[in-house]
Amino acid sequence: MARRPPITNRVRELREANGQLSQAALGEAVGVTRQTIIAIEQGRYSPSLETSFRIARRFGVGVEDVFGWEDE
Amino acid sequence: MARRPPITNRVRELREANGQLSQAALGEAVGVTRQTIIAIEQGRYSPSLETSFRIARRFGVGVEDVFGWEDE
DNA sequence: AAGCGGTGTCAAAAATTCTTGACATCAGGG
DNA sequence: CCCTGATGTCAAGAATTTTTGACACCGCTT
Repeated sequence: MARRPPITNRVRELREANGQLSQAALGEAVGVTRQTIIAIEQGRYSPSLETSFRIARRFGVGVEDVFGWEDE
Repeated sequence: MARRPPITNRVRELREANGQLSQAALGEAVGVTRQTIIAIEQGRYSPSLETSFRIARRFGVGVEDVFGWEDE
């Protein structure tokens, strides 16, 4: 699990759709730092399921509406 | 994130429903160890999203069919 | 020109997830 | 009985995620 994980995400998309929510604001809303949001948006690593749930719920959607699985 | 996370899981349930798949066999199927499966079943920590996806897909279901969010 | 919010990067450290190996228990079969 | 498979525990370490703090760049406004 050191590679870029086979996971896609639409965080940026959702963030922009949601009233220009900044990375910092989203981070604060879900309890992680700005840098964590950046890393997730860039797909640098696979977040914890907990962080994933918090982000999804912040946008009022399901986990798989935010993160996708690239079948490998 | 050191506490028991607000996440429920039905891994054991799915495992038993699926032809008596052992913890070891599930671990091998998704690329983690037996101890990791045990810890996840017991809710000791929040798995990575990647591991969550692999487990869900092994059972042919979505992430939220395996893991649930306890609204806090 | 100076200030501001937003995004990005980097590096080191803290925290968490996952592995390895060992040992224990229990149920079932031979 | 003894063996085996399945589950569980523990502890130490490896690997990964997340934090902290710093600095840079851009576009915008004043």
